[in-house]
Amino acid sequence: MLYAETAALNGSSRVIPARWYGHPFVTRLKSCMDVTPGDLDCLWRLIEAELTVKKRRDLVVDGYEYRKLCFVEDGFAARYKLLHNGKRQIVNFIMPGDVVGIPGSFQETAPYSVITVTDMTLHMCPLDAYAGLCYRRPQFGLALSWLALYEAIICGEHVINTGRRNPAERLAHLLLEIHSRLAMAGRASQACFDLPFSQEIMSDALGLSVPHLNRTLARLRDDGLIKADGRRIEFTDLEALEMLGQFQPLNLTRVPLPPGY
Amino acid sequence: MLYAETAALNGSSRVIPARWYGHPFVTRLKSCMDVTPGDLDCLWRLIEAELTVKKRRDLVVDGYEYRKLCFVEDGFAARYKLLHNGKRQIVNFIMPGDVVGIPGSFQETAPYSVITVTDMTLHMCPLDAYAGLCYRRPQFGLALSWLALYEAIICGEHVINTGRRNPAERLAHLLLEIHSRLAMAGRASQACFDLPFSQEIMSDALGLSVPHLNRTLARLRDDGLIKADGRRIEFTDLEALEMLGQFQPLNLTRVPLPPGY
DNA sequence: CGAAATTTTGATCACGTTCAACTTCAGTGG
DNA sequence: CCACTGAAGTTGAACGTGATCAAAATTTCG
Repeated sequence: MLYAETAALNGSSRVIPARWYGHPFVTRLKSCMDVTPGDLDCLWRLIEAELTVKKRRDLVVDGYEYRKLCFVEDGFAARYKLLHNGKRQIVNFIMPGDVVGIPGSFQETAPYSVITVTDMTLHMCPLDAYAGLCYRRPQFGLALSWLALYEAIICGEHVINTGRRNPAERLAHLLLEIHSRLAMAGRASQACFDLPFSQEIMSDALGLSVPHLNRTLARLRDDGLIKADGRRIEFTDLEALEMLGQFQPLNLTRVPLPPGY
Repeated sequence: MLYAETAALNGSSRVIPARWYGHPFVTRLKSCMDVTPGDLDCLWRLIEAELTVKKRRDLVVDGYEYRKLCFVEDGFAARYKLLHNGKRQIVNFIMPGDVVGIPGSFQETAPYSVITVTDMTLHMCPLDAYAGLCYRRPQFGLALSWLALYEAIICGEHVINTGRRNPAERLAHLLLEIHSRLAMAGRASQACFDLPFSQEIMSDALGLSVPHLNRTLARLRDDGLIKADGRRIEFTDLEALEMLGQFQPLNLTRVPLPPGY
């Protein structure tokens, strides 16, 4: 964790802040399981520090060990790999409610890097502490499974995107995916959201060159599917866009309750 | 589960077969956590049926609900999506020790399909029963997280493959990945393994056309990196292959023990 | 305001697709 | 045992998409 401003939370200041209950990660948890106030207390007690990281800083560096889970409160990051031909592939974006450290913290050495795309605030928890919680409250183990499955599903979609969709289809699908994830975290309206990504970022996520992404973006604009001026994206023909990208919203089940409940 | 021969395991025949202890899924579990005989007993008791499925049969059909975990004992399958332009993208392969139902069984409707590539035998367990086990023995919840993370990591590699690697690099990487996964399940030797996939399957996994995959395969052969006659693959220059594919073996940590152990 | 990053546009080129034909191989029945 | 069939592998030629390179226009930010 380089270049980060860390506010260590020592024992005496362990009052649960009201903000925690509205934390996008907490919202995320609630969307997949029943969360009691006791659960939230326990989780909060694991939080070691609150971080504020500036734009364009490395959160995870290829090859480094890093055994933490960081719950993102705000901001965007990208998990990527740099190849020795100089190209970069962004595997996934990390948004409010996501966890930095899935899957990196579970590998002996992270085979990729994570970089912030905007300023980011996150709450850090040691992986071992979280695992300990899983033994005391097994629903957290299942919740972790759900988070990991979510990651796997999203990555699977990106495989389909880069493998077999043409540029326009890819872009449509990615925009819809980002929108639906942001909406889940309460960061998007019906057909509109802020996307603080440069075209270089988008092209590295889609496996395209910057000029071609630019032209593809222009085509979607000209065809009246989206409006994109600056960082704001608006879907002007949602149906056509979903058709083009063959987009199906993510539909994870909820974590089963313990038997007898 | 269509076209499957099912051997239901009724209550009276619930003797744990010796075969279970050598089941590739059990091996897999042992590789990521400490497994007691009691754990194996509990898990076995969840097994509802043993299935034998013929080659080229659908295990999961796009859009269908399917709430089981199937532990693969033998055979290969592919998880894929069919696009409306007629193309197919294989997202991941399913091999001995893997679980059919990750991630499909956790979604309301599976947005992709799974098809067997060879005859396959598997042991089926209802998802709810497994979740129940997670509440009694939390290490199984963590184990599920590990399996899901594994899936996410592999999919991430496939994103990088299809997104930014050229055909030769992709093929090299995929072959090394398959080899290392088979080796983990005891199905491969140092530099040699059986790969019962047609070139169509391989090309749909790599996002290439069949002719081009064929030429790429020929190039690796001509360059002395591999031998590939029929279904047998042999690495004749492992180092060069790893260099070409920029392959790093998967290195998941082990599941932490409960505090105090 | 100046410098740097980002977006946009254009021209050229190469890689990989497409389509088609042909070969080889595996399995089946006569 | 061989002829037949269909699937899989192989090869070639033409085409098109998207990369590459370069430069201009625009925006962002110190």
